[in-house]
Amino acid sequence: MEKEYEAREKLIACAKKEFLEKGFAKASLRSISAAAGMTTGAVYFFCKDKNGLFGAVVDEPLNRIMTLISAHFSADMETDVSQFQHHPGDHDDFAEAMISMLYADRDALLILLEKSAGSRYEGIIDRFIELIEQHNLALAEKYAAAFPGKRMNRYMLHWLSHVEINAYVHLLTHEDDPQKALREIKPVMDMLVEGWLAHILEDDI
Amino acid sequence: MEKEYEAREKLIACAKKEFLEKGFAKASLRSISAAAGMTTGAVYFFCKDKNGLFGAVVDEPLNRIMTLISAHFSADMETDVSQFQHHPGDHDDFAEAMISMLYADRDALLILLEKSAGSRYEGIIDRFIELIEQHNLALAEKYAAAFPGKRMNRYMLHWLSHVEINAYVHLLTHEDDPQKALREIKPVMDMLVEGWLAHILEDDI
Amino acid sequence: MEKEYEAREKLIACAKKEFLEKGFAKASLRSISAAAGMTTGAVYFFCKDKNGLFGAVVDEPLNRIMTLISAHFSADMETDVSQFQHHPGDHDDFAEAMISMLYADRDALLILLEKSAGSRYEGIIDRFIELIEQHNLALAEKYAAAFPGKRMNRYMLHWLSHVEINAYVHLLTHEDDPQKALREIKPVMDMLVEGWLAHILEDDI
Amino acid sequence: MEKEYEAREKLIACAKKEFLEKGFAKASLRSISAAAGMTTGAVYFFCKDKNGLFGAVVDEPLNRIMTLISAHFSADMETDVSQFQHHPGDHDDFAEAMISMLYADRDALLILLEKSAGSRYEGIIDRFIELIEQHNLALAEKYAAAFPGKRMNRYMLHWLSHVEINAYVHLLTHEDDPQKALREIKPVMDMLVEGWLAHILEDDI
DNA sequence: TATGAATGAGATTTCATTCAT
DNA sequence: CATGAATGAAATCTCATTCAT
Repeated sequence: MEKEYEAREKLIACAKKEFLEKGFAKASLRSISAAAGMTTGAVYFFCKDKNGLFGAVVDEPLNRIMTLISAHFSADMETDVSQFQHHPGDHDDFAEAMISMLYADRDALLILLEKSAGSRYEGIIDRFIELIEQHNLALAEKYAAAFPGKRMNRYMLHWLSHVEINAYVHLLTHEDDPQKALREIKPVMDMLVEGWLAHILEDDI
Repeated sequence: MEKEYEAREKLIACAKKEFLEKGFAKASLRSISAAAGMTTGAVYFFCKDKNGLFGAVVDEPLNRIMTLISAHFSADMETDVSQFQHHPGDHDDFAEAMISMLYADRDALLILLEKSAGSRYEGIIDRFIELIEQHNLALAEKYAAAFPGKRMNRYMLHWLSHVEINAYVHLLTHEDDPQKALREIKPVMDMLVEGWLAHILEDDI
Repeated sequence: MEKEYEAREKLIACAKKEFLEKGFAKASLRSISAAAGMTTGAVYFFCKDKNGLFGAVVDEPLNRIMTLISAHFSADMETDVSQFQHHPGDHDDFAEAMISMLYADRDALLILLEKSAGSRYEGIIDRFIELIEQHNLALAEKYAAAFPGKRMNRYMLHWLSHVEINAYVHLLTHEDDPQKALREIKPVMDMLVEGWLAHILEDDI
Repeated sequence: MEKEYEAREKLIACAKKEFLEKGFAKASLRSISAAAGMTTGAVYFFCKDKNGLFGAVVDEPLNRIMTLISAHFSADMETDVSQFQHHPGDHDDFAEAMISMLYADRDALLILLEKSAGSRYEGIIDRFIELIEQHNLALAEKYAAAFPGKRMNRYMLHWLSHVEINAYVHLLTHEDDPQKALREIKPVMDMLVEGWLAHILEDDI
């Protein structure tokens, strides 16, 4: 049973390696299966097709991240945000959870975020951004209500959501050490919050 | 002779369309040449190979942008930055020049920045970022010199360079109208400068 | 033991469904066994190979039909056909028996007759036709003996045998209700007998 | 230019041979192209795909037959059929034209009619039958109008259309010599007309 | 009795590139 | 200047079949 188990594990490990190096589109099932010591046909015993193999690599980490983000948002919306004051470090807990999770499946997530072109997961990052944007929108609406004569800057809102996601992607791509990552993400998040407070509202003419 | 000229123009126009729709890797020379009313063989009269065709689409706009950025940096470094004060609008001229140039060759630049995977130009964006980063580094060193007991945050520097480039890419991708683009880039740039001033230096322990 | 029995039954039922939908060649053992809740390997416990599975679906009905036809022919040849007079309804008993049997195993027979391409049973219909043709030949020889100066039209004989079989196949394919089928086959058979009497002999030059 | 021309011709000739022997589904592009002395890739220069290659073999003959049948039907409907009398030989001209055309492209038509399973042309024979049936229906309606108290037998109409087509297919399959074919089709058609007149109407209860 | 794993050969299709003409 | 033909390699995927357990 160990052998069989190992074969599947090995296949997925080799797929992960190849996807990371070449991206979905240029990855070759032939070379993946050769590396895993099996025939291409055997791959189709373990998964439906190339997209299925990709899914076998990324699905679990993806689900974990999605769950974490949703949970955080639910909690976040319940807290009192009436003050809109920002103290550096407010988001530390979330950042810590995110980073710990991101680095737990670092390769799989890098593949998902940067090497999925051509796959069924292409554009997954946009779904992340949408998610964040919805949350940010709700927040901004509350905020705007407190400042008559001000109007929400929708473009800024979208761009900041974009940057927030990319901040994590950038980290994952450029920093190997999760400890350092945690230190580095803090000023980034602080800056985003400051920017948010300063620029999400503009004068209503 | 006009005919030849026209044929080349048409080829490049069709290539631009296909690259924009499918990206470099999935674009097919057969379908490009068919659209341009010629055979695949004919393509090899006009350019060396697939990468060459891609270059024919993006090289000129790329050079123009590179030149603009370099020129701006040369000028920027000569101005007195000893104050490091930021007044909103400081970067307006540059932003205006950038946006006007970006939108003049919008399709080609979108291709270069987002559809070059698999081509010789894959990762070109990193070269842009390097360029900006060098400039930002020089600036930051001057800045740091004025604040003993402070140390430059290298990660922040790199990330901010990244974000600066991506701000323009995001704009190009999401905003069709250059007039609106100009209005939207301003708070973005303001926020980046504020963030720069607030977070590029950190306490030296 | 019941379980085993059930498993086999289920396998054959699922095979029947798949063969009916896709035909022998396009049917997939994988999808059949999946539908039957077993692995492809298990199929090889129940039958030798793909052709064997096909046989498990069609053999019994095939034998029943073959037996019926043979029995009818033996009986038919013993009756006095010296008159060669045809009264509408002469063949009613046979037609009734045929139709009752055909509709008892309708799916299996449709598979055998129309979906066997690629299998060992491909062209089985020709064996039916041969069988009928032999019988018709014997009949025609008696008939011809009674008409000197006339000669049997061999092509007509073959074609009529062909049409006779196809009349039943057509019925099975186009008519769901065996009651209606019985009503519809009568004028068909009448017409065939009339045609037989009128055209099976031709002038001998 | 002859060479190029020859290559395409040879490809189609080899395809015709393979389709005739194995049928569409079991025919292999690999073995066709090998027989034609080219690589599989080259096949795709000459035609779109496997179905396209099949079309290159059968399209022209198919169109010719369709045109002939349509033309015949148009002419046939204009003649006075008020008498509904049948004289043997009435259909000789049409039969002659059909047979001459069928045997001119015999192999291609055999492929189309009997070896097209799995291709885009699968079931083409049903379209022929529909065509004939429409024509027969129009005829039968006129006929029925002349016999009050009688009702058209729709099943018989459909079956006779079926048999009419199959009479030609049977001929093409079983008789090599077009001269003999012409002689053999006559009593067949005579019998069909007689059957038509005798059985297409039934008592209206 | 049945499984799960794997094979190995085959299928069609796509593609950038080359080259004689 | 451009074509039409062809290559050759690679791609993904499917399948009946086998076999140790």
